[in-house]
Amino acid sequence: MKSDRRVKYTKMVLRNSLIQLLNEKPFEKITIKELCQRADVNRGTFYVHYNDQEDLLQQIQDELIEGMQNLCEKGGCKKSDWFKYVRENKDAVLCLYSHKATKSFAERINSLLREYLKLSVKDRGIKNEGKNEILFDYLVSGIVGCTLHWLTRDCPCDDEQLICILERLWQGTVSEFVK
Amino acid sequence: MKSDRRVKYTKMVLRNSLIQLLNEKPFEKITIKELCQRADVNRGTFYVHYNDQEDLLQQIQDELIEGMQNLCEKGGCKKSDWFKYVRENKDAVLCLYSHKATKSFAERINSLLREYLKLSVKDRGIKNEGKNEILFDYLVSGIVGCTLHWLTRDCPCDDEQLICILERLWQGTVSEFVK
DNA sequence: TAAGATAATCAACACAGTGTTAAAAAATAG
DNA sequence: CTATTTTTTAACACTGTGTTGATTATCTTA
Repeated sequence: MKSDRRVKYTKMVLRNSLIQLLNEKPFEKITIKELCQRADVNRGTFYVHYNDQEDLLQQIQDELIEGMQNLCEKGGCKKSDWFKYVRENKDAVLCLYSHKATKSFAERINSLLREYLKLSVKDRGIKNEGKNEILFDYLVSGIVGCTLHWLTRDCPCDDEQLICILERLWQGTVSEFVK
Repeated sequence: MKSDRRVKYTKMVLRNSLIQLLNEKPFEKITIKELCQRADVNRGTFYVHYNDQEDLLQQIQDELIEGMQNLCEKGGCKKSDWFKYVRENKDAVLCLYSHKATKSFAERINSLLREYLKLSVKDRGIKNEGKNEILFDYLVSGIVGCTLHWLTRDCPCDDEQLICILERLWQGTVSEFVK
């Protein structure tokens, strides 16, 4: 009733085509016309499901975020699951993260991590106060920056090693901060 | 011979119009037509100086980077001058940093800072080795992230305070790392 | 300040992509 | 199989693009 095979197929090929095109050229230069040609979908059909390229990208983003949130809820945010998920969706993550138009992606990831970090350190004398915000800016930016660079370089070390060194870095930062 | 007042004027109003428009809408939605209307410059004239919107943005970027490099060379990169410059060019910096198409901006800033940090710590046992790259990823991302957030929030504290806390944070990270 | 050089404007052009229609064809669910 | 839903097709007006040649305005410098 709510999911016709044809609709599923159309949305799938359009999503794949966009990600594929994003690896070839910047988002700004991707036209709806070529997107549909690549997907072998009629241009009119595109407008049935999406308003424009950005709308499509937004839906891809929403699915990714949802996947991450599910990981965080179930099993209390296992780090290894999280990095695995990110690595497996590398192309989409990199595209989305550095894309201004759908800027909310970076912000949503950042705030997910920020909340996690705040929880992690609340028993170490780091209260949720305004003057500590900059510490979290620093931690979040540092961890995300390292992760993105790791993805960009095609994951030169395995997940566990990355997690280990990141943990050492941010725990170290916090230790110094409370001195 | 190489600088006609008319050219200077045209380029100036086009630059200003772009920055102004970037504060109203995303880059992708800015047309050459409206850019020229805003600047009161004939559309044909735009094409004499630039290929497209991105070309214009690139030139704005190049000037900003050049200004930063000049600051670093003269007077050995005074931090206060640097943050002052960034703050005074806030609008352009924020636009450029989070814009993918001219993605080199973020990378150029990052590598400027990375080189500076490497120089700063070379007498502390942190060698320029591959295994230390992630430390610099972390430092650079953290410092830049804090600075951008500071700019976004309209500089809630003055330059010196920001410099002071950032210095404490990254020096702390390094101390922990060498342990 | 006058003359020649250079730059900006104007109007027109073919062309690309957009967003929307209505009717025909194809695929699906029950 | 049949009624329903989706996709395709072809056409439409519209907006922005990139380029042109002729005209007007402004600048440089002698």
